Amino acid sequence: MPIQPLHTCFIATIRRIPPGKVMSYGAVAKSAGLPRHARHVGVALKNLDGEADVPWWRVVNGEGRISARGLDGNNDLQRVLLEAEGVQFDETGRIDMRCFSWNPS
DNA sequence: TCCTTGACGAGAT
DNA sequence: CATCTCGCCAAGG
Repeated sequence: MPIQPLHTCFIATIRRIPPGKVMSYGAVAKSAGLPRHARHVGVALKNLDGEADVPWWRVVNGEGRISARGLDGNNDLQRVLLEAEGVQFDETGRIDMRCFSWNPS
């Protein structure tokens, strides 16, 4: 049984994000006890090796925008999924983090 | 072991 | 608001 790459520990935190809320990559990392690992949260989602029930679409960057993946156009899907949960985007495609960001308590 | 790559973030200009 | 610079750090080549 190979040891899990360290970044897989972020998945558990992402699973706790409630519907209608979002978290920034940095916030997820900090909440997982690994501050300054924002970039690795992205790596975790990129791989998502068969992990199920992971609400990856509830993770956006610190500006409240959807981060581009270089290829794949799933970024549109992400917006659709969020809007379906009630998350609102302004005319510039940004989320109002003051209202929709979630902080574990 | 060194070098490059990133679904990032904060600050300065 | 648009760019740019720098800091950060695990993974993979």
